[in-house]
Amino acid sequence: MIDLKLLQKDFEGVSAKLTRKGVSAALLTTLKEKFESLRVAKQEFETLQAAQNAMSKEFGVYKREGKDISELKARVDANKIKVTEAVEVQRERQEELEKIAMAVPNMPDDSVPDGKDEEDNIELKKVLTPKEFGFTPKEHWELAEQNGWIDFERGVKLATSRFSVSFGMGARLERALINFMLDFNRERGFEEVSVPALVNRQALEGTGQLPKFEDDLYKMDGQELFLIPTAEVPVTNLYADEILTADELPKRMTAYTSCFRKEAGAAGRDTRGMIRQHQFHKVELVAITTPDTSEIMFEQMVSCASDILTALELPHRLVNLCTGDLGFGAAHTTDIEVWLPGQNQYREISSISNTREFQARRAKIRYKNGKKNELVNTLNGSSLAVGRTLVAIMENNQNEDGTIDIPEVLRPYLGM
RNA sequence: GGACAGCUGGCCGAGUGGUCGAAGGCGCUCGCCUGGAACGCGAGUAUAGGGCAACCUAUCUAGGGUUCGAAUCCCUAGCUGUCCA
Repeated sequence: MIDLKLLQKDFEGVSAKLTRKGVSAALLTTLKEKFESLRVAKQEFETLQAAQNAMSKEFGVYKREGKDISELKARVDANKIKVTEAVEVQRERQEELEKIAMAVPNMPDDSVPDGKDEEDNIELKKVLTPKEFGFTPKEHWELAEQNGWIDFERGVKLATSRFSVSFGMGARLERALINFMLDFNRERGFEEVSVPALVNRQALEGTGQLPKFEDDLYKMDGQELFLIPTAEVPVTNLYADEILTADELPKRMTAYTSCFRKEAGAAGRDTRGMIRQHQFHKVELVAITTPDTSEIMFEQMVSCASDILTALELPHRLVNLCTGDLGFGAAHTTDIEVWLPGQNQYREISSISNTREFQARRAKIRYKNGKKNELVNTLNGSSLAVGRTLVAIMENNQNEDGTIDIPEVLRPYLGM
């Protein structure tokens, strides 16, 4: 959530930043007014409540001393009506404010380039050069089917479209990748955690998926539980509502989970193959830091993900997301795109974001800075999306006859 | 699925309608003591919001109710434990 106090103190500044994310100044003005009117309502309530409390105390004294209470009772009853009204007003304003505030995205950092969509993202650097093929490289679904690694039809039979089944070496490679990535991250100082795949509404509000993006989440029938769209949700929320000590920070965690997305609004995109599935495997990095160290952590996380691809000998590039492509909660994001020779383009395989205080404010994750409690910074990033990594291996390591070379670093994981 | 018990501050634990934001202990912080430490002694030690100082408001799992007044009584939900199926 954005800082409403800051909005009030520096309306122009906040407004300028959020305008770049397409938030209208009119909405922010409304937000500011609602915040102010809530403050007034709170004050009114508190004044009345203070009077009520004082009279109630007096009441006790009267009783003990055996005095007549009828006059006091009349006063206290009259005041109570006002208190009840004030509570109602306050509640209404609180709800109105939250409804708007929770749907406002994070402020982008100044380093985020302006832009409409992924076309306007800025390439930061390329790592490894795509190799030349002496033949026309195939796309991954063709290779996957030819090698018997992935069965798209049977996935549809079991569930619905955008589900697939891995067989044999395809399935083993997925598992090898997961283990390799987790081990790699652990060696970089990220503690492995294993978390629930179902989370409640509060957790999703904490990280920003709710209330705005409910349409893209799978919800349990009749229960306030949702399948996680990313491990970022359970892992970040591990410390929701907590006050960490300074020496506990930074928290660095890595988790493997399945991720579930309805992909609402992605109709027609990547319908073939396993680029965009309703269920996919992902290894995630999450960090919780002090505000002054979050950028160092960010760089470490980007390196971690990039180095995994390098270890797998997969050419990739880093891109700085523009305002139009930036996610709801991110202050800035670096995407890692892997080269897919079959598609002849770079495709997203990892997304690393610093949300700064945005999630911390929603999830109430704080730390003790001396005497004061301050909000932490939270960061998250994929390292990596497993299915897409498998896709990249297939397309980059294919031979003319359709066979696929297994990357050196994965061989120990496959008993090779 | 059924029955019962419980959920209090970082932890343990007292508190059955007003003087309770909450005894006591542990832990932690600071000071004294010491060559140094333990022991001992003294002081402090929740969070949020508002005034931005005194102070005020809220919070004893959550939500609702009774009452002038609720940690304390009632209802609902969640969680934990025990027993039964």
